[in-house]
Amino acid sequence: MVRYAKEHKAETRRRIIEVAGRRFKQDGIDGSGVATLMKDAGLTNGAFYAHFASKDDLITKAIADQLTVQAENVVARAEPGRAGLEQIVRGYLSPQHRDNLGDGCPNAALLDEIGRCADTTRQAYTDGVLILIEGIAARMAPEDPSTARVKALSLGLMAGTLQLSRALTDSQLADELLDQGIDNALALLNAGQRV
Amino acid sequence: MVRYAKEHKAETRRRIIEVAGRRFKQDGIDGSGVATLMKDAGLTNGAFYAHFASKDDLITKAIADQLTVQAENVVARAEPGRAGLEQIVRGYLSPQHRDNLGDGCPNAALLDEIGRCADTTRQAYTDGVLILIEGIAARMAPEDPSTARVKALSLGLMAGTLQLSRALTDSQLADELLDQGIDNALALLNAGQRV
DNA sequence: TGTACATCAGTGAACGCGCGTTCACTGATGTAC
DNA sequence: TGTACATCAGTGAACGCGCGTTCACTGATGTAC
Repeated sequence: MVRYAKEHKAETRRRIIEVAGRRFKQDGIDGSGVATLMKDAGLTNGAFYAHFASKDDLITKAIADQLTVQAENVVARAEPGRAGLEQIVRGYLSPQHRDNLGDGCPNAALLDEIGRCADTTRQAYTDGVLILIEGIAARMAPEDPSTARVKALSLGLMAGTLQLSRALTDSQLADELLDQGIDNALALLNAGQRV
Repeated sequence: MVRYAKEHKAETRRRIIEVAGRRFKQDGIDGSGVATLMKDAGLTNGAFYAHFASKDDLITKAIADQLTVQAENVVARAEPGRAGLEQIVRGYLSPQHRDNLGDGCPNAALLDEIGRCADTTRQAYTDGVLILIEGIAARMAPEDPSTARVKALSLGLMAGTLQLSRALTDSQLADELLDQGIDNALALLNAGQRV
């Protein structure tokens, strides 16, 4: 049996997925070409199909990866319990997050485009978003995570607020909108607590 | 002075704008080509540039138009006052609206793509969305429409909920999400009333 | 240790295709007299 | 009323370009003995 440095290829694959996630969020999925993505990863276009079956395949993998990263880096690392929720909301609806597309939430950057994607991609998205939401639901109602799940999902509305804030040209209005979004999200969290 | 049937050309232009709005919402802006749009309007690609300076120009006009239509057909036609607000929310977060992209809200269908558009387009979007929001704000707090404006904008979060519902492959979860979104929106409306 | 061979990640040119855009032309509609 | 001419909305072929994808090839890395 011949053994080559398989880790090397796996590493390259990871790099492509990460670079693609960032590009997709910045320029959109339709707006990011394979050749550009590969150049970003320090490779030429030809190598792409040694790693992925098609662009659709990469899209699916990149979206799944983005949601995992979001779950691990944002949700899991926040302070434990309810305090962490407020922390997450304030970070999410911050001007920094709004103005940094590449490092930001894939939902806010890509959600309507994902809705138009192939079933396979939407399936991967659904799986990924459920993992992401699991972490939030556990903080909302540790005793009943299943009903809290839908409520947590509905906080996906935060993505809409961020998108809107990004689309507006009136920056003062865009900032006010984020503040109002924080108030709204916290109000909903507190209302949920009482139930 | 020569007078030709100018109304005819204006009519054609309107048709292109309307058809484009629908296509953009269904297939995305990047996903809709000029030739396809013109065919939808019953014309050939060559005629396009007699009506618009560029595709970007059409995008700007189509988005502005979509927001106007939304303001006139959805917001202005609802029952007067608060009752109308609830009516709007329930209609917005309905499975019918979710499953009918072409006739639906341009925010839900295009918001993240608009965020990546040229300044001119985002400016037209901002203007349009403010008109749309004006109608909502007037219902929320007729005595103080200016502060209500930001709160109304924050209801743009409904767009996020609809996007999410569209992206999920689990249709039961997608339906529950809409219901929860309605509860959230109404809770926020009632909280606003007390202020 | 050294030579011959196998593997395979990545290269780079090429493919057909649809994109946004241009332009010479057509033909219906109107004006001039 | 009829003929000559002007206008201009729309046609359809063509442009260069970047897209997703394919493939013959390179060259570094490892194995065999």
